[in-house]
Amino acid sequence: MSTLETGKPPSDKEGAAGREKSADPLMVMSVEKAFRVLSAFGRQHQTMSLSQVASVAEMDLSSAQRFTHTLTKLGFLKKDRETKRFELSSKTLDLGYHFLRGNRLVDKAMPYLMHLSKETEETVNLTMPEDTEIIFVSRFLSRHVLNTDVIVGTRMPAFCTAPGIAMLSRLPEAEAVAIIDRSNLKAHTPSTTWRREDLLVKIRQSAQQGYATAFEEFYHGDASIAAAILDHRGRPEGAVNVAVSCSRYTHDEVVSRFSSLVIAAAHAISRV
Amino acid sequence: MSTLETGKPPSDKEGAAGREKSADPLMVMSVEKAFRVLSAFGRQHQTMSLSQVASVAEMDLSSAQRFTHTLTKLGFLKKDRETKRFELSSKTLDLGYHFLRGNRLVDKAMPYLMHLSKETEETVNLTMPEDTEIIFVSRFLSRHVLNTDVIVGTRMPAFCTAPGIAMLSRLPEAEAVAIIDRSNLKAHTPSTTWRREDLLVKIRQSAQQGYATAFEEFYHGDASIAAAILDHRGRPEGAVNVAVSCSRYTHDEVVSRFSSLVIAAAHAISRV
DNA sequence: TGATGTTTTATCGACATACGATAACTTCTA
DNA sequence: TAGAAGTTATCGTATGTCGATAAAACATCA
Repeated sequence: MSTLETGKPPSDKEGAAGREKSADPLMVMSVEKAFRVLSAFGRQHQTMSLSQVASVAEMDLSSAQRFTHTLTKLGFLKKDRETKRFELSSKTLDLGYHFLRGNRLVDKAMPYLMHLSKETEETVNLTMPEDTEIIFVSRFLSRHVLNTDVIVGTRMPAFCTAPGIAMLSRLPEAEAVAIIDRSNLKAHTPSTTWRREDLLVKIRQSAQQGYATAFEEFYHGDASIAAAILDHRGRPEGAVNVAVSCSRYTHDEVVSRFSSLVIAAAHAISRV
Repeated sequence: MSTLETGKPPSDKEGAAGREKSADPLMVMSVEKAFRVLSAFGRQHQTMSLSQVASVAEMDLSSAQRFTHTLTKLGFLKKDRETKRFELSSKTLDLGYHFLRGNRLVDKAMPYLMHLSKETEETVNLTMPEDTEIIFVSRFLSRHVLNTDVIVGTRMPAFCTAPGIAMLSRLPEAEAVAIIDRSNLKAHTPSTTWRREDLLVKIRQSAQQGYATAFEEFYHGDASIAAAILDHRGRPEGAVNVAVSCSRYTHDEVVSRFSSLVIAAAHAISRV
């Protein structure tokens, strides 16, 4: 965490108001609150009235009023004139759009992903690691299986996905173990590898093979094979994977057909 | 630059304190600044040092310091420990993800888009209107033409796209005209319909036919046909379109093959 | 290698900003 | 039609943010 923590004699008047803040003097709290409002919306709460926002985002009415007003003016929230309810607007896509369009990795991976997509005719993904999770940042759907459960921006636990294991296997083992240990390990399906020891075996094996596989470890019926993309210092910065339906391939077929392709793609992207 | 603004007061107003703000007492300016920092990043500025952020986002060093710090703590920016440069992180995808996952229209359109995609084997899109622009919110690529110029979150001018015209044609004409008039009309290609009068004709025609077409009006080689989706009050809230390569279809073929399909899809989505 | 300029990190007093209570108003409900 | 519930507007004031600047890290070059 931040290196500064010192300068404040703890015994002050500040306790009076109650809130013991993180006391980070560089932190602009209003920004945090604004995002608390925005992320209060989602599948559970597609639209909310002012007072709902206040209660879901855990702030008083006045704050909710100020922040919804601000975010509406900025275009991130839309307010229905009749129902007085708020919802996220399409402008929320802008940030992610800028990220995708500016990202080095996404950019350089694109042609290789396209090639892989045409060659395999199966679903191809680019993912990036974020602590214990992976995030889908690019996606080419197979023509047959149009799965809309996963879209760009979807997160999954690293430990039970092929891209996750592939990336973990390229970290110094201590780091990988640390991530595993702070993951919420559990069986998402009957086939999930979720025990610490088993995961370590899987990671070591993946390190050796250069690819990782996952068979119905998160979604029923899904098989996936992945290889990690390394940055200039050799650290994993992403993964490319091919996802297919279990019913159409055995484990061995997946490996024999796709392993060298995903490895080659990941390798090529790594050294562009 | 997006057109939404609080309406900048032309305050050449002096300024002991300088900033004569929009004087909206409910506006939390810190939030606006935070987004100014975030949207300073993009294709031009993939990574920036602190002082670059300050200059691009037009704020003093201290502010840049506070906001980059805040945004980094919140996870939206990443800082490279050695180069000390900032870049957007994959967390920026979260907001848009919540929008997509929570949005009624996107949700109900999905099965129809998938169906259309399989039936046509061409690229299918769902777009939403935002003032003078359209935004791509869902996208199924044709297996042959993997165009990565357009991704979810991409914006285009409404006036020179099929979805844009289709939606404009469902507005009361006065409103459509107002939008046209505040658009930045210009020829993006030699084929762009960009003159006010011609656009009005096109809009009226689209209103009659129930669909709109665009042939190389924005991208060279692109043909597109679209129909608007109406909300419960009959106002356009989106559009579905099929995009193909000009080289493979004549205008008439596009119309004869796809017009009834996109109209049917849009119609079905409208009344779910 | 040390001198000099540049960028980043840390600190702090001052005061404008955002806070939050509440009043005024509007919309539902019974 | 009264009364509740929710939304919008107002306002004095404590707080949190501002922005100048000091200290430290880093880069450049004689």
